[in-house]
Amino acid sequence: MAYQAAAIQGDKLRKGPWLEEEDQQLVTSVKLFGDRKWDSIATASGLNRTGKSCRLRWLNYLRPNIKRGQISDEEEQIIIQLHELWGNKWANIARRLPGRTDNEIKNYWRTHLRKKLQSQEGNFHCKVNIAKQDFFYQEGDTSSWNCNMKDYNSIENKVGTTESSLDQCYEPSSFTYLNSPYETRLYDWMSELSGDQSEMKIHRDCGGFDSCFSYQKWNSEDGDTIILDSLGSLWDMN
DNA sequence: AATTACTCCAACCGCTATTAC
DNA sequence: AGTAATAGCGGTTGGAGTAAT
Repeated sequence: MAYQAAAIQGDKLRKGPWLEEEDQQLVTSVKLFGDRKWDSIATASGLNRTGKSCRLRWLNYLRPNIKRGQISDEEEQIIIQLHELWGNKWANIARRLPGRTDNEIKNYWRTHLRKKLQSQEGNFHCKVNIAKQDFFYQEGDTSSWNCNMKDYNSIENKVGTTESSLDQCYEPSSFTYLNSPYETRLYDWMSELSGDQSEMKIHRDCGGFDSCFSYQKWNSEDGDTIILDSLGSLWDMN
């Protein structure tokens, strides 16, 4: 591997926390070579680090416009809502929060939000993980889902593989995955966007079932189904 | 004051996707 | 078209700091 080759040259490969001096070296090198070609940067900079390590340090700490400090309430809400939508797609979520890194959001989720949500989900002891997203449903739900279904594949096995059956299952009317406070909030939020709750369903054709919803009547003028691929326009700050 | 338990976060690891040749 | 190199992503870990006992 080229990364290893770069690291092997000279002394032993350095790992662990970065020194200020290393940071400065890296910043200088990125200014010189750009923030691509990390292997070359690692070699040229004289840092005894892998390109991968340099890239990570740059993205998570050194690049301009990094926002440090407490995640605001507003940011927290966005994280929660986007996590409801996309699951653990930290990089996607981070793109909607300028200055925040995927690593930071991931850590924040694990240390703050997951716990918080779990305590609020107390009476939702069963959950279905659809394409890595956690959807909770109440005990006694009239739907026939079993508690130990863990992923999309098992769901697919359960309901069969036809698209129509899947679509049907994910419609709120037939599968009440919007029961918890957060699902409710998400639902409200989606409703605001779509203006028509009854038409919301997860769309199956968006790169593996996990990245978008579709809304009929999003644009009531033509009545077509509009696919919100990752809701890109909502938070695009660029 | 010393020890243990817990929290948080930076950094690493392994894997997949994309790009270059 | 096939292969290797590189970039990117998400999960996990280790250690520093803090709280609890």
